[in-house]
Amino acid sequence: MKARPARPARPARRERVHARTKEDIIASAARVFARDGFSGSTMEAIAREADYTAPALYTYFKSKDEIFASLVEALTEEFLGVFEEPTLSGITFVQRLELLLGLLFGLAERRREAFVVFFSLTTNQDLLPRKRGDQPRVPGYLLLLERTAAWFEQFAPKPMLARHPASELAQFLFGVCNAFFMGWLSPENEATPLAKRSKLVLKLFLSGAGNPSATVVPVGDR
Amino acid sequence: MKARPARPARPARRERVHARTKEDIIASAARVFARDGFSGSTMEAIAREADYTAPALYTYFKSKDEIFASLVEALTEEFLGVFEEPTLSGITFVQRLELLLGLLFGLAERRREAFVVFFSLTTNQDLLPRKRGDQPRVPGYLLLLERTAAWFEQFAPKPMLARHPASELAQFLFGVCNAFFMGWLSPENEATPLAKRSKLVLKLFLSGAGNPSATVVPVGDR
Amino acid sequence: MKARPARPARPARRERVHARTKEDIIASAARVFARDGFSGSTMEAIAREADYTAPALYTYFKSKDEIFASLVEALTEEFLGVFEEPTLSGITFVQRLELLLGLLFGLAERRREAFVVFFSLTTNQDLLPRKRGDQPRVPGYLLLLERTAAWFEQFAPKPMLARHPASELAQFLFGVCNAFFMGWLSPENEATPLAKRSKLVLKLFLSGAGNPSATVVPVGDR
Amino acid sequence: MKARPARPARPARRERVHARTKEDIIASAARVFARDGFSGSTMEAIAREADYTAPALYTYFKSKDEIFASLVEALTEEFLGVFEEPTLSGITFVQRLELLLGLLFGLAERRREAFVVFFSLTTNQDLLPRKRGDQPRVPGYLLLLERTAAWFEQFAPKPMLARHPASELAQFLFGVCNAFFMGWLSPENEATPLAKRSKLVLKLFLSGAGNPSATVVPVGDR
DNA sequence: CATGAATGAGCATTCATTCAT
DNA sequence: AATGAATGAATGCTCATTCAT
Repeated sequence: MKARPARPARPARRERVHARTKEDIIASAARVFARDGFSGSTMEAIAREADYTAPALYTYFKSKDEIFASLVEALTEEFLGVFEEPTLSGITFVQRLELLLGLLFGLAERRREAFVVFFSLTTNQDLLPRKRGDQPRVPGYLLLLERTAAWFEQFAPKPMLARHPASELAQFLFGVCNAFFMGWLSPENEATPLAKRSKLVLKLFLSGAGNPSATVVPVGDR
Repeated sequence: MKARPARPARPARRERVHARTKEDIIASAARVFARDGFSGSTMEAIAREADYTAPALYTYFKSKDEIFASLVEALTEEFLGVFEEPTLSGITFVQRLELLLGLLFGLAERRREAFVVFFSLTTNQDLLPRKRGDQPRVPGYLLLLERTAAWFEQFAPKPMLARHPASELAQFLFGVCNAFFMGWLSPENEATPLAKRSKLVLKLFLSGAGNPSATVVPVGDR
Repeated sequence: MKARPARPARPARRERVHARTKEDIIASAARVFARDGFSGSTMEAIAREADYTAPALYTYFKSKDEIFASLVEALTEEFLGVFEEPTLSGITFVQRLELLLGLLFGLAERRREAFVVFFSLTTNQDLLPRKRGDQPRVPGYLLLLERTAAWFEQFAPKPMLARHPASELAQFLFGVCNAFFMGWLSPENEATPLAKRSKLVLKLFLSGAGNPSATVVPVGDR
Repeated sequence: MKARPARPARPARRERVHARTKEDIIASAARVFARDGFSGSTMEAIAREADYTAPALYTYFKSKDEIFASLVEALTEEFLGVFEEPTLSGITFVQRLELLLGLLFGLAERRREAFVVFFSLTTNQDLLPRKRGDQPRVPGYLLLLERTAAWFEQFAPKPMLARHPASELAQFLFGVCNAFFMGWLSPENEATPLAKRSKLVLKLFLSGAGNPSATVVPVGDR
């Protein structure tokens, strides 16, 4: 028997394939969860979406809950990654915000279904797997909101922060994004590229719909 | 059966009681659906919330789907009702908008759980009962969006409409509202009265977070 | 509307019927468990035996485990009941033992399948529902053994106790019974009435198979 | 493929290794079957016990059933082997019985888990793999019982056989053994060497617990 | 030989719904 | 009108077994 160096590379390949399959399954799960919600999604549906049979999923995940948890974790990581871009110097806040929105919208474009899941974590608890009656966990969404608030704290110009606390700015920004995501997510608008709306969101965030009192109409607000 | 003078009033009372019970059940269902989603909600859970047993619900509704449909219908009606207020004359657009927001926020306050359900119809399909694979129905939410767009078409000042199509204004307004609803819906903020934020929403809608470049302030980011 | 005393009797009847059904199910379960063991028994098989569908069982028991636990509990109670017979005075130990065996054999006759389950608790852990790897619970069987030992302690004549500790006597008695139960339990011997063997067991317990050294053959045991 | 002188010894070694592995697996299976019963034992559990993965077992056995069958067969063979000892002449029946019990108890000591399985074949059908509803096969245990009866037929002294048919003697002997095996099998008694009880079994078998009436002792129960 | 991956069959359990009372 | 009981149709998950590597 000839001596041969141990083959440490081979198990690595196996692992890579395994990890890749897990990602595939998570991606399929994202589509199904987005379509049917957590309770509404069956292992069989997720499996079918990934071209497997239901029991095969158990080779990769311990349970339906674990699939969902993995999905949320992956999403959170990706979204938070948007904020970890190298901090450019010498650019204005508006440019920086534009950049952020670009990245965010790009991500949404690539991860369409995942996005639905993620944003659903906001309003709707059903996507969260939990024994009925349990306390809801902190949704990944809140993390994102907090991270955005921190971002504003760091980069927003003083006068803006003077008028609005960072958390409020974050909430507002999310609201505006959300509104257009929704439009984009609805089936009929599927074709419209999300990125084009980035500019619009930026403008609305900064200046609103346009204050009529600033234009002509005299307004009697107290 | 002994003869008895016809009492036309009696059946009416019965009907009233019956109708009242239906409303109770719908209200209970709203809480459960908001907490657990459509698939995640069981008839037994809805019944328990309304202090009944599951089979009792079938006296009032044909199915779980019908309960949900009734809930959506009731909500839609209530929300659309906000727009049916007598059209005051001689008030500015901003005053009118303020009025609308006031009514909307008031409704949200009263119908907290229902609100969650309603807004979830936006992003999340799980709340919609449908045989898997069916086309999703037009959610009641879209109706509301359309109605709001129509409202803008009718009342928004020309310059505003020139810059933004009515549907875009509606979407924007909803996004802003949504953002603050969400904050309000999350458990920890439960105490904050929604109405107070009405003013904030109005301001952000009209003027945004404040354009730094427009306000001449030099951006002071590192 | 004429006054009428509250009907406290009705729920009582319901409860009786309910309790009766539980007993029926436990009896059916005993047959199935005896035939196929715990893991080998399916809810569907138990249900079929009791002329129900599997989900119906969940109206009466929370789980398969609970059915089994109820069965063991009921059995233990019945068996221990044998020892609670009124203590007659003025009878010899042998008469008393004969009485005990009679009751025990009678019970075995009436509860044939349950008996198998009960005695299986001795050697075989599979009948015990437990997550694999868990510590086995104290089987009801050991309780019975202990009770029997206590009985010997109380009633056995001094010389017998001097030669054998009570626990040893109990174990011996059980062994002898067991041997004949087994024969009786095996399919081909089904017809032989167990009670007739009671006398034989008594004799073997007291005097053994007959010591050849006591008869003629000289034996060289040290 | 290059020609090579035939090495008739090699395949033999392979076979030996193969056979040895089979034995290892059967021994592991015995432990698992004893602990969890047939239905309760998974291929994975058996494999883990033998430090393999489940599919590896299929290299050695066609199925779970075959593993079990092999186990029972091996056990039966070993137990029957006890009776195949060279028939010594010139010893008394009691000596011969003592010898037999010694061998039997020694085997039980060495094959503890297997023993549980074997004796469970008596009462409990779950250890028997069979399609539900099938007729149970004749358990290996019955073979042993028959062999023992034959042994009594051959060696028991006439007066003993006159009082008890050989099959009854066999049953009685087994009962007594069983009783003390059980005590020995229960976890707390694990330390007690089984062999020491051999003498006790012998005595009880021959003379019973001691007939109070025969020993003239007046029964002193209250 | 041994293993990871994959699957068909099955199983405990849940749930919307029906029905007799 | 309301409920306990019952059930058919899932649904998450397990497991013996096969197969490519």
